[in-house]
Amino acid sequence: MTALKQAYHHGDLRTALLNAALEIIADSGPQGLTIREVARRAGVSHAAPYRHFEDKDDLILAVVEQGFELLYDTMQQAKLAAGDDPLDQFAASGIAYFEFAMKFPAYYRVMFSGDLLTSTGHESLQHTSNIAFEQMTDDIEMCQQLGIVQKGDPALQAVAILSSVHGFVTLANDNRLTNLVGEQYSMEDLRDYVMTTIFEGLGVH
Amino acid sequence: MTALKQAYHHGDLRTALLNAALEIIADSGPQGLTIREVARRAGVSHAAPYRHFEDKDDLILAVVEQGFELLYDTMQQAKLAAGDDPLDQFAASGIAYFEFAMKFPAYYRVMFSGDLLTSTGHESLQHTSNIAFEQMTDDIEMCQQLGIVQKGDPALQAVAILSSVHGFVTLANDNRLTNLVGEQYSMEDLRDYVMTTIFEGLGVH
DNA sequence: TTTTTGAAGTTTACAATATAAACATGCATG
DNA sequence: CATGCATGTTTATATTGTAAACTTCAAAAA
Repeated sequence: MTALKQAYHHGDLRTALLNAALEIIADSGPQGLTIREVARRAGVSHAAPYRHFEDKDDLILAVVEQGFELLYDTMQQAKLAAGDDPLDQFAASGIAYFEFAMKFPAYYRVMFSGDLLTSTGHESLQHTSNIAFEQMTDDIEMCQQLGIVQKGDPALQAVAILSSVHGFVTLANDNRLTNLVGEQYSMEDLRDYVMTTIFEGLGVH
Repeated sequence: MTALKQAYHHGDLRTALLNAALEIIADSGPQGLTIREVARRAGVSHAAPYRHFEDKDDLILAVVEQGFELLYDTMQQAKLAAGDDPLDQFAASGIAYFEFAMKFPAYYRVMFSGDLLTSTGHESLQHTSNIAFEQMTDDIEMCQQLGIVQKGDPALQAVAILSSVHGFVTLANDNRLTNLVGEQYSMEDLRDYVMTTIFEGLGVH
C-alpha cells in the first residue's frame, strides 16, 4: 500500500470538470473542448463526466450559465463601487461589461459562441442571459427619469448599447481590431471611444 | 448497364463541396459541418474532399473567404446603386452590411465564428477580411472631407461603426434580440435605430 | 456492529469522425 | 495508341461521444 492513494471518489468532481472545461476553452477554443480531455485534466476516466452532465452540450451549458452569473455579479459589484451618481453607476456597469469580456475571454466566447442555441437547454439559457439585459433596461429607464439619457424606448436604447459593446468585445476578443487599427491605440482607448460614441448617440450627459 | 451512369469525375466538385458546406452550416451550424457529410451531400466518397482541401479547417476557410468576397461585392454594389451623394452611398453600404448578414446568416456565422483563428490560414483570412474594413475607412475619410462626418481618426470611427453593426447583426443572428425586445419591433426597426444612433454619435448629418 | 444500497467512478463496447495511404479511373497529351 | 497525373475510391487507424455493465465506498438501516 503506497503512501498517497488516489481516492476513488473525487470529492468535488463537478466543479473540477467545469474548471477544466473553461481551461480547455481558453487554450483551444470551444472547438477544442472534448469530454475526454476534460476528464483527462480532472484525472478521471472518460465516462466519469456523464455522472454530472447529461452530455457535452449540457456541460458547455453549465459553463455558459456560470459565465452569465459571473458577468451579472461583476456588473452589480461595479455599480456598488461607483458611488451614488446614477450616471457613474451606469458607466461603471458598462465598463464592467467590457472588462469581464477582456478578463475572461474564454467565458465570453462560449457564452456567445451560439453553438448550442439550437439544442435543448435553450430556455434556461435564455433566462440566465436575459437577467443582465433587463437590469440594463431598468438602469436606462432610471437615467431617463433623471434626465441623464434622452427620452425613448429603453429597450431600443439597450439594444443599441448592447450591440456596440458586444460587437466591440467580440471583435477585440477574436483579435480582429488590432489588425485594423494598428498599434497606435490601446484596447482601453478603443473601448473609451466606442463607449463615448454610443453615449453621444443616445444623448447621455 | 443502367441508363444513367454516374460519371467517375464530378466536373466541378470543389464548388459543389463549398455549396454543400454552406448548406450544412445553414442547417446545423458550423458544429454540424463534417467532411463526411459534405462528401455525402456532394455524392462522393468521404475522402474525395481531400483532393480539393487540405483538411477540414481549409474547407471552412474557403467558405469564409468566399463569404468575405460576397460581402465586399454586395457593399460595393449597394454604393453604386445609391447614386452620387456620398452620404447616401455611405448609408447604403452600411445597410448592405446588415442585409448581407440577415440574408446569408450561414455565411456571416462562419465568417465570424472565430473558431479557426488559432489555426493556420490566419494570414490569408486577415487579408480578405481587411479589405471591407479599409474600404469603410476610406469612405469615412471622404465623408469627413465633405463635412458629412465630424473630424477625427477615421479608423476609430470605423471601429465604432463596425462594433455597432457587427454586434447587432451577431445578436440578431443568434436570436438574442427578439427575446429581449419583444415582438413590437421588426428587425428593420431595430436596425434603423442602431444605425441612426451610431450615426448620431459620430455627428453624421 | 454488520448489512445493504445508491451515488460516483471505471471498463468495455460501438458508431461516427478526421485523416493518411494505397489503389482505380479516365481525360489530356505525347 | 499508350500513358501519366489529377481526381476519385477503398481500406485502415486513432480519437471522439455515449451507452451499458461492472466496482467502490460512505452512510443509512438492521
